[in-house]
Amino acid sequence: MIDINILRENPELVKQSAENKNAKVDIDKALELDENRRKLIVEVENLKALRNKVTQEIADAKKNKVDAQSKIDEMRVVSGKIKELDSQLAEVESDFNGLLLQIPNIHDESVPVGKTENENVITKTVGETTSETKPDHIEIAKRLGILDFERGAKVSGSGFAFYTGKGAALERALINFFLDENTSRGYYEMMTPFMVNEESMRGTGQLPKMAEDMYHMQEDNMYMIPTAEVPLTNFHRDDMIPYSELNKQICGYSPCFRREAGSYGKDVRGFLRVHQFNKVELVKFTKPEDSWTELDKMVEDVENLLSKLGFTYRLNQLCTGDTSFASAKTIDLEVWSEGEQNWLEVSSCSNFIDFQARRANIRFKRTADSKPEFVHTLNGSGLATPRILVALIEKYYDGEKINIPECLHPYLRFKTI
RNA sequence: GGAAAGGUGCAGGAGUGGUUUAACUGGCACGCCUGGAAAGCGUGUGUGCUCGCAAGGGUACCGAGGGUUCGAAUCCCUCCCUUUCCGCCA
Repeated sequence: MIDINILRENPELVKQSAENKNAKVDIDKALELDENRRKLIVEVENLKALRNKVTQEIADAKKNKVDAQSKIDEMRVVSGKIKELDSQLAEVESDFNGLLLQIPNIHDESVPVGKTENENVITKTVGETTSETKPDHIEIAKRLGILDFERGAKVSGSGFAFYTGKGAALERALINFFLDENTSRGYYEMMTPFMVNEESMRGTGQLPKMAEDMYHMQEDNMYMIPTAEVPLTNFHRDDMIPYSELNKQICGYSPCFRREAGSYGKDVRGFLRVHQFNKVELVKFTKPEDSWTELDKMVEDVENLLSKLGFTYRLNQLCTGDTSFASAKTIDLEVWSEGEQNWLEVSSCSNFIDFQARRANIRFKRTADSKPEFVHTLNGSGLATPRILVALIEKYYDGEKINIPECLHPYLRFKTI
């Protein structure tokens, strides 16, 4: 949710930003509702002040055994009016809030303006791409017996897979490697619930927009998490984080569940898009003045993982049109897939500034008696395993076996598959 | 799934229709006292919205939402959550 004051003082900025992000939302209507809302508040609160005053007079009169009937009659009318105005106000307020929730975050000035992913900007490339054609991960995985898509489909449905034998061990090793690296760089590890309630989904912005993309259990009105970002960020929902704990960085492993409704046709083969995958998520809660340097540091943390795994990778600065609803700026990290002869997105690092914090009500105070302020939140994948596994299988396959990169050796009882 | 108890401010905890502007205790902050400290004494102590240049004012908030009433933490209804016991179960 954006700051109402920005909306009031600089509606043009909000409009321009929404347009740059390809969002359609009626800013003028929101302003009009806001004005209407404030008028009603003034009116109804004046009446409430009157009622409180006279109510006290009635109490005093009764105590002194003085007749107060005329005042009671008078207040009966006032109370009726209050009730009427309150319900009007509730309606205006709910319309206003509904509209406010649809306004996307204002993108940072540094984000290139563009409609589609074609206008994204590659800001850094590390390593060399290859042109030698290699078998793709599906082929290799089948040969070596480390992934089973057919049985995944039988047991669950398309978009689910079994990791088998050394494949399962490799997956486990990746997760542990990511967690150990990140915790050694100052992230505090957590294991979270994998199902969350509605308020949490609203807090991080999955609801109401992404409802279609999530697995929902109607019986209990709970959602399977699409990313650990949800529980990790909501950990501090409605909290006042002690100033001494900022900037706070946490990480957590979770499986991620995504319906991927309507995403057929692009990057869907094998492991490139699945309904359930494993990921280690990085989340930061920072002081507002630090969030941009913390974003750079987060990207470096992810680069560290990719470097240790020996990948060719690049940084992709998303343009406004490709930047998500809640994000002010997003940098994707992509690895080179030798089998696909293409770049695969493996991480997305975003600064949400105060947008999520405002929704989820996550604040801090600089001193005991200073005003509460919203923290800034950031998150990024560090890392999601499926595409890492794809790139790894392809890169380290020598035609016969996969030679496990050294950084994973401590986590495995074998060095080849 | 069955039963019971409970949900009040920073924490503990009182409070069953009108001096509750939420008692009291503790915590914390500031001040007094002191050579310094402790003890003691005094003062203060939340959040949202809103009006105001500001100082400051108004209003709402006792798990959530409704209702009754001139007036609700308090009475009524619905829901949520926590704890304990029983049942079932990894």
